Amino acid sequence: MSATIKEVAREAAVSVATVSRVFNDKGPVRTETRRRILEVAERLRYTPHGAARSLITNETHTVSVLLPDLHGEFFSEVMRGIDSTAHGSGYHLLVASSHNDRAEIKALLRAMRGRVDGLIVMSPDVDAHTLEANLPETLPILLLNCLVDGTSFDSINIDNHGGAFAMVRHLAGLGHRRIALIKGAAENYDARERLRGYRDAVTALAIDAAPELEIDGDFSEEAGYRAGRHLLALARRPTAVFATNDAMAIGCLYALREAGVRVPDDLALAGFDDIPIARYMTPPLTSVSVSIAELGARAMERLLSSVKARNAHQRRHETLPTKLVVRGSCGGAGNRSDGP
Amino acid sequence: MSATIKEVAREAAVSVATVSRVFNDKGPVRTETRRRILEVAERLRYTPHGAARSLITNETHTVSVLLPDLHGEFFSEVMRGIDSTAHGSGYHLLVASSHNDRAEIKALLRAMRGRVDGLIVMSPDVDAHTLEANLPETLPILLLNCLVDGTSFDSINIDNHGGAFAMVRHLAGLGHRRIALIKGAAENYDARERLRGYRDAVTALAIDAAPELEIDGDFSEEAGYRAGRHLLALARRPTAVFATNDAMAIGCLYALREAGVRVPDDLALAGFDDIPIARYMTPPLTSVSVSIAELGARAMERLLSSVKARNAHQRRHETLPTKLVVRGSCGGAGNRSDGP
DNA sequence: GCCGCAAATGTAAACGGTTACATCGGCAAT
DNA sequence: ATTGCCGATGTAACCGTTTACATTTGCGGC
Repeated sequence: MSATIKEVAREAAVSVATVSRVFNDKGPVRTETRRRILEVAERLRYTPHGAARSLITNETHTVSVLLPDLHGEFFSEVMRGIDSTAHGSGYHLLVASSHNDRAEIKALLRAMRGRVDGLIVMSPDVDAHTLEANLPETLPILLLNCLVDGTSFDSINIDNHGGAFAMVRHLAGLGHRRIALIKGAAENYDARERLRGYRDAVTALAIDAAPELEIDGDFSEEAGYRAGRHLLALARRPTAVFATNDAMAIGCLYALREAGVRVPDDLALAGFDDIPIARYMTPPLTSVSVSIAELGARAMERLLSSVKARNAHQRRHETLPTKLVVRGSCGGAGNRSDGP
Repeated sequence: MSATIKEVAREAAVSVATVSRVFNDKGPVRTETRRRILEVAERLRYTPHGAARSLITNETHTVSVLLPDLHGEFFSEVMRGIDSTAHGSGYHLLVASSHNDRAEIKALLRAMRGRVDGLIVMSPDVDAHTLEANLPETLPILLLNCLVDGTSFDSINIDNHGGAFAMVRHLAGLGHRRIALIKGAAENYDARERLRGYRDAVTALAIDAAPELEIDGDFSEEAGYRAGRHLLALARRPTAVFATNDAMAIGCLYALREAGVRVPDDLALAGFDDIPIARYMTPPLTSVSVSIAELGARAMERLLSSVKARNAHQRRHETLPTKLVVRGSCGGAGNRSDGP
């Protein structure tokens, strides 16, 4: 094992208290003493023991991120945002992906006690009740893209409904009257909201509404591919397809090319999320941009401020706006408005 | 704060030792006593305190992953692999991305003491010496895709050289004599090895070698795009381009389409890594597959076994094989051999 | 020379667990 | 009845820090 504070103290002929003071810049200590202690510490390769420290100070400088699953670019982007502000504030990151198993989630949450100062939850499948039941009530929590049933937790959501609505309006503006939607999983909150936006827009704009225009999916490329093939087989083929995330749009695009259907000439295609790779597709993908990294950064920011406030702050629900990014995949405007 | 073991003990009219025994399944305890303790614990919402526990047991059930940066699908895949075996073994994951700052890396490493049982390092920029100087010598470490200068750390690498060599051979087999390479950053170990593989193959196969065929890049889509434009302006245009990772291949593909150059008809294009999205490109990307998630899983597996062995095991260097995946982007064989 | 005060340092009690060791019954064998 | 043993439980030391409080030291003012 590494050297302990005691060994350093002994070697430097001081008490542990003084060593501790040096390492925490607390209380007065003579320059000469400080120098000697630091020198000894360096020689002994002393590093304070994290667990011991957090045991007494009751803070870990670590926050946990609970994620649904670790697929694709959306996740890596959001992590990048989270990491960047965590890192900037001297916080560490504990990641845990919940594999949707009730008991596992419970175990995970419980294991957090004494390990983290706060928690970002991005799993649509873990409900507020589970959280409350399995976590110390003093632990700051921020819900990211989760259904907020009331209530008692801070949250950040993106404007799924508004983004989807705007996209449908855009497509309708280009003349499309028959717009198919590739849905996400029914349990997924984001997916439900986007679906709601689509439906509301279809109604509001009085364009074609039909059950067969809503095609099942689950946010994976594979699902997008299947959906693409499915919609090509439709009796009355739509003139535009709105995939509720970019991964599915990409899969769908593949299916369309494979079938010799040209995008956007024969069929317009749009996505959601605006993952970094979207602009590099052929044609570049029109999408709903959500500044994923910023979303993560903002989440961490808010969480850290709750930590500082000892969780005794006013709870807030925030909705981040989305932005329509028009590229080539829908035809009409700017075929290369936002290329590399 | 949450309830402590003492409160549970008092409430259940037993000693803390007995409570501890119940929670660790150690030593004999009467069924009736166990039941009572568990009931009280549940009522008080007791959860063992992580820090306190690791302080005495000297294990944290956490391993740290040091990453270079969190961009793109490669990392999300490797993390997925790492997480899946960590999770399966009841370990938690602390992630840290090193922003290439020497002092920061040092601070990061030091902060690990008492927080983790092992470390996976994937930063090509942190050298073995830095690690040795800033970490307890008893901490198991596994180097992932790093230059292994000797020596004293376990490591896993992918067969960058072999993979690149095979790709060039494949392209040459399709008749190409003039193959451009889009390089990665000079400091990056993977990048250097892939370059070496390319050069060796070019020499071995006696095909065109020229400095202008080696184009600068940095593994980002953006760099691939620039490289694409660059190579299109070359006096003697190559007939094939080998991007040393998929992200650059995708950027390059975009540049080519933009310029009206057809792939693979006018120019063959290949990538490296075989990220999940590669097969959904148009045309599907021929690439060197490295089972990224498996790489991560294997790394965690080996690390955990070192942890179990208390780091007193034989050090090993392992090289994971790569596999050529032929899709449409190079013409010739299987235009859709591995589609969705 | 003594007092008081501030600066520098030491002492020891936490923090919340684990675990070696001690204690205490109860029961079978003698 | 005594012995020995084992299962069930309690006691207390320890893990490596931080920090409130006590103690020492040095120094200026009287």
